[in-house]
Amino acid sequence: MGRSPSCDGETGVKKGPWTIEEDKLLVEYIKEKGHGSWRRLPKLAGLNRCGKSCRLRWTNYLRPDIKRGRFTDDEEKLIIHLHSLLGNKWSSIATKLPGRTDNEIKNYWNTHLRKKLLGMGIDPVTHRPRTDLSLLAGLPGLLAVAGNFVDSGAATAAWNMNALKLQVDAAKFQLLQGLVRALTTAAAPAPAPGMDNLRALLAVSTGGIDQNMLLQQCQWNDMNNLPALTSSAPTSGMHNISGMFDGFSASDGLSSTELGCHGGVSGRNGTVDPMVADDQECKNNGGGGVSCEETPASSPFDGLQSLNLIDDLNTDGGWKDLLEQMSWLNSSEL
DNA sequence: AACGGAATCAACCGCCCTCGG
DNA sequence: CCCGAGGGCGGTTGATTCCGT
Repeated sequence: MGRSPSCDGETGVKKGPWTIEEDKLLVEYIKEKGHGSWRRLPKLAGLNRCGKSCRLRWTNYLRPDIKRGRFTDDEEKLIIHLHSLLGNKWSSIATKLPGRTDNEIKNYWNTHLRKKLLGMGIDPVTHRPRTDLSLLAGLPGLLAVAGNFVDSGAATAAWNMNALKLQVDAAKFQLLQGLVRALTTAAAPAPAPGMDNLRALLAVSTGGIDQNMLLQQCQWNDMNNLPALTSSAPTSGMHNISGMFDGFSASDGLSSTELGCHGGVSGRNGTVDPMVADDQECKNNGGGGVSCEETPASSPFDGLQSLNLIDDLNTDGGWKDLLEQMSWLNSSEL
């Protein structure tokens, strides 16, 4: 079916900024006769514009009930609140702000509020605290308690050496997120003592771990509701490990979907963000026993493969080799 | 004063939905 | 029920303004 493009079949109509004279013609015509059919209006009003352009000019600028000027603090708060509930439904949001147009609200969001939220450490899409920077800050502590999973001394030393570099390296940053995620949601086939202690560590929030951010990321409601780190091999965690290695196998320029990380581009082309799916799993299962029934098709889960990978990592130097491959470490400096 | 980059926002684009013939 | 005109909507563009150097 497909509707013809805007103003097609109306060749020669003027585009671009409206002049005062055009505004006057449009306002006077609508005041006198109403807009009626927008398509016929331009001809009747003596305007060389397409009907759609007239409608936009009227609804977004010339309408007498439009409130102009700066948004008040209350309006800002209301927009942010409504956006958290409705998303980019600008017209719906606009109905709650008398005198403001959807276009004006949309522009204000994109130019001011979005940046404001980012500056406050809040993700403007999810309206949840950003997990990226705080999780990065807590990585050494997490690695330190991962016991058999990683050589904590080496990891911490590596961290100190590379912290600055990592902060500006987006691809590796995403890998870090995947690593943190895996370490905090996966159980090893035979749980390491360090993993058993993770709960205790989180409780006292040592090692620079941002406890709240970690809880946010996993959708754990409170410290008493942490998932048990048992040997029951939660498949969601295994899935994370598997997804993480999919990322490792690629060279630079890893995508967020490959890694299953928050903060990347997701949803625009209909892909499922695996991390979001996992978050949902956590939530649905009350943070307890985790199932993986809804593992996204974009990140195929191979439990056996994951187990083999973990076995490989737990052999001598496995994790160290991995980190070296990721070029985070220069082994000669350890 | 001149320039360039960033920020702003009016206007446009094109897809989608509704409704009437 | 089908089709297409009309209108609504969210995303994007680009001209203009602002601001720092």
